[in-house]
Amino acid sequence: MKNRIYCGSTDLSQKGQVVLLAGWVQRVRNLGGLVFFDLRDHTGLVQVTPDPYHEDHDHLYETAIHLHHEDVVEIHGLVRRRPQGGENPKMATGLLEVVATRIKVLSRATTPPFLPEEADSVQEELRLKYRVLHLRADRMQRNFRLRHRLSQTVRRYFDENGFIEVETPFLVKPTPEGARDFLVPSRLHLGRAYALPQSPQIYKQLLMVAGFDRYFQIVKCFRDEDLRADRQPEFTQIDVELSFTEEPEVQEIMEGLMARIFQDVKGQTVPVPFERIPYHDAMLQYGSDKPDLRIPLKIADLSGIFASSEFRVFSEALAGGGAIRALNLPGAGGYSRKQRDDLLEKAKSWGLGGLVFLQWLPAGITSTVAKFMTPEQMKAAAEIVKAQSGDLIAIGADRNIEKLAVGMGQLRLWIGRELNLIQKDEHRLCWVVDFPMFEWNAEMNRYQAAHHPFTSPVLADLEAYADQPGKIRARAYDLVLDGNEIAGGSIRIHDREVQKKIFQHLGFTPEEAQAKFGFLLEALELGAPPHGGIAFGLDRLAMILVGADSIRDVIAFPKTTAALSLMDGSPAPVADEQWGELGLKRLTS
RNA sequence: GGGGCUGUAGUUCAAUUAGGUUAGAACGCCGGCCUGUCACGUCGGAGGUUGCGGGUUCGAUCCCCGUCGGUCCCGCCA
Repeated sequence: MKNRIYCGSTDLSQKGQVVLLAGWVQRVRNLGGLVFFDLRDHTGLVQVTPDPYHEDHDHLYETAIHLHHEDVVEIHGLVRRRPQGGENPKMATGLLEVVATRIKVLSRATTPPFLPEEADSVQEELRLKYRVLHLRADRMQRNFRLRHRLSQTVRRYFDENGFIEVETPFLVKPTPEGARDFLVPSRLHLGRAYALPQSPQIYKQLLMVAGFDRYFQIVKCFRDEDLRADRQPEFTQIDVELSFTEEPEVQEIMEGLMARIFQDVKGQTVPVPFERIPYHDAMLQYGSDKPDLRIPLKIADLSGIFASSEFRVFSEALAGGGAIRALNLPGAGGYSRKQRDDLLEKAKSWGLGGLVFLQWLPAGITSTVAKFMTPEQMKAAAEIVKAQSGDLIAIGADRNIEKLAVGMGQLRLWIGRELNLIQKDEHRLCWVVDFPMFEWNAEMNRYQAAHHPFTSPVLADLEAYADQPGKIRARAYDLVLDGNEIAGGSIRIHDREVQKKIFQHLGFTPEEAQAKFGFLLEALELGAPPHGGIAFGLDRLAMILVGADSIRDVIAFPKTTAALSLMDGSPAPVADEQWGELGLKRLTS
């Protein structure tokens, strides 16, 4: 529509001018003989009223009073300053109004199940069914416009740094490792299937071998796993790979990207470089491999202080090879018995056996288990968790170190929320490095790649711990923003011999490896440059940047936690005929 | 696969310690009145298979079982 201006861009500088507007009717106020309505587009609202002196006023008035919520209209009118006393300071365009000389209804709306401006208080089920109405809401419009800016910033940044965007296939070879694949049965080759890619991992490595040197792609990925607030079966990655590189270069480029993103999208300056935290330190101090550094608390180890404790919970934890760890709750010294009991219940749900509390009251440090502790021990504990008068110290103990770490990590997050220790609009980034290469999978009775099987191990570790794979470190790194893993990457294996050893540790025979990943292995023998890269979860990043609680708020047409699309009804039943064409037969439902 | 929360008018919610007349309110919707409203006001009206199925009971929105949907978490997500 030529010469159309946006509702939110109307301005007193246009006073006296005739403008053309188009949008949705938000609200009609019919005073009888006088009628106002608010016209909305994605930029905002402006008040419109029919021109009382227009030759066709009666008709204009009739049209206006019969407008409904969400009707789509086109308005010709004169911008004018509102009469004295008629201004609305709550409205961005509240000083002016548009006196309509023409109101054209472009499309009538039936009564909507909910109004866009109220969508945030409506059940998710309805919002997903009538997604267009929710997306019309101001907050969602802003979310998607921010996401757009984010994508553009990413493209610009990588382009400026010599990266090129190359598309990789969506119909790929199914991979046995990792997440469950979405399968696409082949019609031309019955009994065979493509998979939708979990990520373009192998393909981007092939691009490195192909000499593309610096690659990136903003690309959909698919994983058939259960959903979460921050997980959808289809999601978008910013996928990046570089040749002739090592960790510091990859990390530096990504730090530059994050700084640019925060500058462009939020107008915030992010200090670089980011802290590098070894995996084991992260687990010890934060109880997580994705620490939220906005919470100014670290988990302290009290095993030394209570090494000779006669308190059974402590002595048994230590005797069993475990540990005693503690967190300070600033200002919570006055917690009532009930508050402490409630916290204890939560601790159990986090996998902790329990918690022991030390209360630092004005009179001194006390505890319900004080008889098992010396005053010196309590004082030392308080010191090591950096407690002061008025604080509460929560101590956990377990013979299982991992369980204890994770439980204390949950406690730390809870404290951060409960005691409001996180500043609004504060963001903290860090790298977590030195991940273990392998994780033991008890179910399958073998080691699994913690990152993926093409991640380079620390070569010295590979030699030194040939018989203790659990100790081998990976050259992998995760980028963590406010307690969310927003990117993960690694330096890859470019040497076929190293790759063979890794497959051995994973329990693959050479034949299996060849069958699964032969095309990559062969390419690696055709002259593979050292290379490495990273992949960002774009949706998750967008979610954090817009301050949303769910990834659904930055995905236009998301699925429910049952992986259904309530809007279009997918997945949908398929006729037997169509299954048959794929060589498939329906068994149930 | 497991656990928590949840489903009542178009929407958001209510419905009295173990259940009891005609399931209420606000917003929205329909109609009347109203010339400066902006959450317009005001008067009136319509609108309900209490998600669905079963059970207990003289009687179920309420209790029990099952089921479907939504949501959050654990497992899972190389």
